[in-house]
Amino acid sequence: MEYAFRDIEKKWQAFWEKNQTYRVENQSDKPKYYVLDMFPYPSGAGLHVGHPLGYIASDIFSRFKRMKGFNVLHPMGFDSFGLPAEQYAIQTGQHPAVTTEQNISRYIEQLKNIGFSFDWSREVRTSNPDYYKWTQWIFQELFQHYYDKDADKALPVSELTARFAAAGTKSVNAVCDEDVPVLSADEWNALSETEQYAITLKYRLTYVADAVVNWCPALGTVLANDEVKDGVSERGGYPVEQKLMRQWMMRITAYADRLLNGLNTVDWSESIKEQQRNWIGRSQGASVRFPIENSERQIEVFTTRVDTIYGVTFLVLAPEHEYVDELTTPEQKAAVDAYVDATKRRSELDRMMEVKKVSGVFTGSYCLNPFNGEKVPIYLADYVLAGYGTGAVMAVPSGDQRDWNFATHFGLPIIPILDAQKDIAEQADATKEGHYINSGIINGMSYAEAVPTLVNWLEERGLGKGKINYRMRDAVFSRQRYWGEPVPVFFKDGLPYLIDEKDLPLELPAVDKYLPTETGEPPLGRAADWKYKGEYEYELSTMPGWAGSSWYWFRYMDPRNDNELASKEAIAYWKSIDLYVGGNEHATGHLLYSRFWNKFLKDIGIAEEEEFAKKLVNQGMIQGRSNFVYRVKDSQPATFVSAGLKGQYEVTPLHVDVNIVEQDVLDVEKFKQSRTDVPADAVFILEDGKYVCGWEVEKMSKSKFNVVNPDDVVERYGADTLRLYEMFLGPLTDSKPWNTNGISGTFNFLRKLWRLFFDEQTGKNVVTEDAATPEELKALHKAIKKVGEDIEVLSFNTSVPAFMVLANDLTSLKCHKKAILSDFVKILAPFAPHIAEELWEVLGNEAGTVTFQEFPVFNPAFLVENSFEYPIQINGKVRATLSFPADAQPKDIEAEVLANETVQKWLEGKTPKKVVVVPKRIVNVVI
RNA sequence: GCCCGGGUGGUGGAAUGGUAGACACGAAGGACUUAAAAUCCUUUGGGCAGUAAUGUCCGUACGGGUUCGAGUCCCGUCCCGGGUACCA
Repeated sequence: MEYAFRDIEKKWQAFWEKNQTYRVENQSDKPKYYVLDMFPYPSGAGLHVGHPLGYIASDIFSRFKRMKGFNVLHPMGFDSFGLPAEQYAIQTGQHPAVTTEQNISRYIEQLKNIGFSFDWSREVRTSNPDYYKWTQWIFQELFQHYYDKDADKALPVSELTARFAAAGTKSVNAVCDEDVPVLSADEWNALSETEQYAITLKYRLTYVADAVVNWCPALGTVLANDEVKDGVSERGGYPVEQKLMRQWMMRITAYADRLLNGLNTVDWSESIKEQQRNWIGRSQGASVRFPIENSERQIEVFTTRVDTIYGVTFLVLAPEHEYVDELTTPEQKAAVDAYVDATKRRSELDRMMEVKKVSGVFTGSYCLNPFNGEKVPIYLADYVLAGYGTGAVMAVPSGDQRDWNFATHFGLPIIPILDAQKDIAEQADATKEGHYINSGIINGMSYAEAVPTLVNWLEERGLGKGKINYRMRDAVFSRQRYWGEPVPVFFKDGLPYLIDEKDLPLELPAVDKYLPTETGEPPLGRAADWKYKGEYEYELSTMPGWAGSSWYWFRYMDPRNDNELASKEAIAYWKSIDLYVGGNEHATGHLLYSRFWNKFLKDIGIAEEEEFAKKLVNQGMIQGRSNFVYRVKDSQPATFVSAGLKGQYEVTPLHVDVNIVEQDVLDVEKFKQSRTDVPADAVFILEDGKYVCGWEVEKMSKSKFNVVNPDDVVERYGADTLRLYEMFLGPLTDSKPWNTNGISGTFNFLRKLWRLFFDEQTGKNVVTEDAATPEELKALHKAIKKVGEDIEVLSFNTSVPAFMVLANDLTSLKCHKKAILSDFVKILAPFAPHIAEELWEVLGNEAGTVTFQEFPVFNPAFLVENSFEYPIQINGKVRATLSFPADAQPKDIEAEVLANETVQKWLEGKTPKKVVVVPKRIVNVVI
């Protein structure tokens, strides 16, 4: 009987579905474990072989944890709002819900084909109204909270207004807009309800603002910073321009410090944590106000090096700075106007390309150094960004290379400020070492002494203060799109109000077209008679892609709850994700927003833990491995030459579908049939009777003809082989090309395993009840140890060889003993669940129960060796091996080694300088 | 530029500071077969010497260093991949 993988896999997939094998309850005597994959966007192209990599890894881990006695939550769902469905809808007029539904069905079919142990009863889809009801609900909660800095958490707006009424706006230390009015309690209480409401809008965690956004005219939408790459949209590559628009914003900056500090508590890769730290971009420094000469006004700058203040020889403002007009003297007006104009016209791309070039213009005005009253010229330069800090910097050319370049270019003075600075004439020196010189009140001090001295001086005079700046901005939350969650807000007299909670979900209305309206409103503006309570305008933008994915792990805990996003009991039980697996392209998007929402949900008593995912693993990308044929240039009839001979011709390489190539050998007939551009009389120049293709590693994509569909692999080799092979390819976190060439190795292993149970000729079951020998137990327990340890650290690529070695060993030992094979099946079950269930049944066990067997326990007693083969090194090079009892004493070993013939030969009669004996490792004789 | 990864046979890769190349693919040779498939056996980093067993030298991007011993640790250089950028 052959290993009939197709029948076996179908049988067990049906069994699991019928018996609800992987259904999991929210209560159990067992400890819980939550393993989550980043859920996919169901694209029209279906899964390719790269997608399941992480799912296979997390599935193995889930199955392993089940066998280790955990109650494992391992769900799957779909991030089903998104642009491609909408673009398709624009082209075809088909409702995105319809295509999304079709795509999801296809995904589920493909996923079920691979034998994952998902609890499908918990599936969620972000585009379902019963799901996005809760996305909208969270939005409303954000709207009803503000961030209190003293409590260091979100508090209800009702608390804010109560405190305003009792003690005025100054009594609350909150994160808010820059332009909030300062009111006493009496002044506050004298305001109308609407006026008070308008003020609270400046405090809420989600708010409306006119924001400069990345407007993409081609897509008709606003893009997040991380959706824009090099000035064009990441999706589609369309031009993006800066535009001021009314947008919903998320006050994520309120959580900046918690987002930063939380990184120290999670087991995530250092690279992701570092990316998030950079994204948040916290810098500690001071703000300093420079009075403008002959003016009442001051220019505020932010600096991380307030200690260098006596080295300031000029100030630089962003060309967009609000004081530019005022500061420009008549003589400089023409030059300034020209510069500002040129800056406006330069695209971001130009600005990036000219990073090295110094440009700028003098305004004609001066300000005064607050410490010594020195006159400081004010320049404009486009290297200063309006959006960061205050849009103005104090320039210290002796300590900052960019300032040094600028000073040198414009002939401005460069003042040394530290005695440890060197070579100021050649370049800047940013050192903090040494003692200050030319520095007024801090002369002679060290860096550590100078900073507090200066900050105190500034604060006493109200000229500045210690300040922390963040690179991170509040997140734009509006999208001018159709296929997303409607924002549950209506407008009355120009002010936004929440719709009643009982009216949630606010469902997407029908529209005639999925395009902006003629007047430039988002597509929702097309909905007929779409008004709240029949009279109020709804918000017409929808939520961004990340809204639905920023809390979905909670919904899996209690996916059908109509009253809450998840019950308190469910959240108390599952708490947070123990292992989260996904691609690292989400490093600063999804993973940062999710942390933000989780922290907010913790503040309002829903989440149990500060961080939503304890451990995060980023699987590597599976790249494509493209194959090429080589067409001889200008050949008639068309001539293709095998890769090994292409050097003899002038050739054009052409991509060829990898699915008609095996071991880099082209199936010429299929090639002729599949390509209309290959004439029937095409000539193929072969080597050794074969047409060998060239290859290259590229992105996996249709256009490169290198996409491999997991369904095809499953059809040919089975899901278990696919699972093993994807793990066998290399470390989970590495990117690697998919190369089907090696897959027969894992397939052969499963067949070899099968032959331990069955005689393939006769089909007879050959399993015996004999007692295991020490040798067999040793082989088995080596594998148990290796596999158990490897899974814990997600080193799946090294467990597969352990299985192969065990199968090879047992084959050589002619071992068909149930006592050994039972445990083999169990340790293999997480990797290859179908064949494991089948063989488990063959061994006489109850059908479908291998899933819940205890993972075999490694017994070190079986691995004890009574002797050890010592490599004997002479000066670090192995010259012999000698066997010694395991408990041999080093001095005995040394004596015998020195007496050895080979060692004697190398000693040439000399006495060794040293003999190193490492028990059960090695012996090194140093001559 | 800066911050992370990484560079090991023809290929994917393995290796708590202790015999580099496990395991697998591919390749070559052989057995079985009328033949093929499947299976099994042998060889497979490179050079030199030897009929052979074997011996010997070189070898983990490159150059140094630490160590009895370095793919592994340290310093410097080069290359590849990812992230990020006039961030004050």
